[in-house]
Amino acid sequence: MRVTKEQFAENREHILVAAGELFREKGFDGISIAEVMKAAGLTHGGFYRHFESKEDLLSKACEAVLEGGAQRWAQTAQAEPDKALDIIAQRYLSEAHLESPGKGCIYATMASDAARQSDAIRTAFGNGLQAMLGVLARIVPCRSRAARRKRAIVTMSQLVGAMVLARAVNDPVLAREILSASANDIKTRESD
Amino acid sequence: MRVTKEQFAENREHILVAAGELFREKGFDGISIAEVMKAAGLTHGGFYRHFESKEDLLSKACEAVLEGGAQRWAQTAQAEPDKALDIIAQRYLSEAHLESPGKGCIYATMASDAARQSDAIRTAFGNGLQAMLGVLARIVPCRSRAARRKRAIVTMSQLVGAMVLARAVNDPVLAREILSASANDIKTRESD
DNA sequence: ATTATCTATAGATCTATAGATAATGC
DNA sequence: ATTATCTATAGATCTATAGATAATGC
Repeated sequence: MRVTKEQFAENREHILVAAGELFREKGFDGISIAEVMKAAGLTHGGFYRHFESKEDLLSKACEAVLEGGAQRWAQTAQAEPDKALDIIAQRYLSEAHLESPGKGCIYATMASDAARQSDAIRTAFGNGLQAMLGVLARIVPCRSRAARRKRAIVTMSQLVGAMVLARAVNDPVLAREILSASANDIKTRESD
Repeated sequence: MRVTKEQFAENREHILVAAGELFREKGFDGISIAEVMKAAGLTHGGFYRHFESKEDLLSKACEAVLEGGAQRWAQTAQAEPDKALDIIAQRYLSEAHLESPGKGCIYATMASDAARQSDAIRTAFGNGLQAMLGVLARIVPCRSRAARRKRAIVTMSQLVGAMVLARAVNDPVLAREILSASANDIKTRESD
């Protein structure tokens, strides 16, 4: 039953990926360790060789997701410096993102969970947010450093708020209206 | 042990108020029926004379909170038509609101919970949101009907997103920066 | 020998219900 | 007689752990 070091590391990675997706889909309390382990192809009891507790898993899974999110934005910003803001906003506010919370932005799915969690998790959310704001500040159409920082914060709030609201309502017409109004606003808003 | 009709109605109201506050603070899974009933000054077992299930309570509590929120905005809009947007934004993005999620906007605390709940609850969130967007559309500085609707959606997203992000991070400086950047943006943004 | 995984379960907690109690309201 | 509340608990679920198993890696 014992596995190689490499397999052990791979299993840990599978647990983290499964947890990252399931926590975003169902929330911290909406998913059990047994379900995460099953999704990772392992049994419940083996969990504690990998993580200290469920909260430890949440913390590590959030860190991994947060890192991935900021990196993806940074890549887009580097590859397409001029169109980056439009690309990011359109992708963020897409119907595909609306319908796949498990693979989407962790702030839109778990920020209100995070507010109730430990300092370690909230620190990770803070650091991740700073990284994403750093990317946005570079691609936002404002002149001064202060204006770019401010616009980055406003844009990030708008993206997260729009997705959170669109997902909370049952009416697909309203959901799409929220997403397109926000995307259009970010696209057409003048520099500052 | 039986109480009067009036006391029964009052008890139901106490349960709803306690639930509305506790669900916003701790999330749907973060609070038990026993805890809600204790906060309402009653025992656990009596709950089921008032509500069918925990989910039924969530639904009714959300509806009550949603109604209260829209009404409060409508009052402000009527009392101070010109300064209403500034007043609402400043109040929404205040430190007092940041620190009392249990008494605050339900979209900032429970929208990601709502996304995982029943159609009935998501319909209530949709109706409540339409009501609040209706108020915002009347007080937002835009000319055409379409522009006012769009700005209302963008403003609401910005408010909710800013509060959600500010609460998710552990760094009070960053939290305050998010709130003040958004408040300033709403206050100074030109008409459309 | 060590250790990653498995099966099994202890202990805690939570929803929902059963049955008793006692006050209301016809 | 009805019924709102209370005490008590059944049944389900979940976290964390114990002990067995079997393969790795020194």
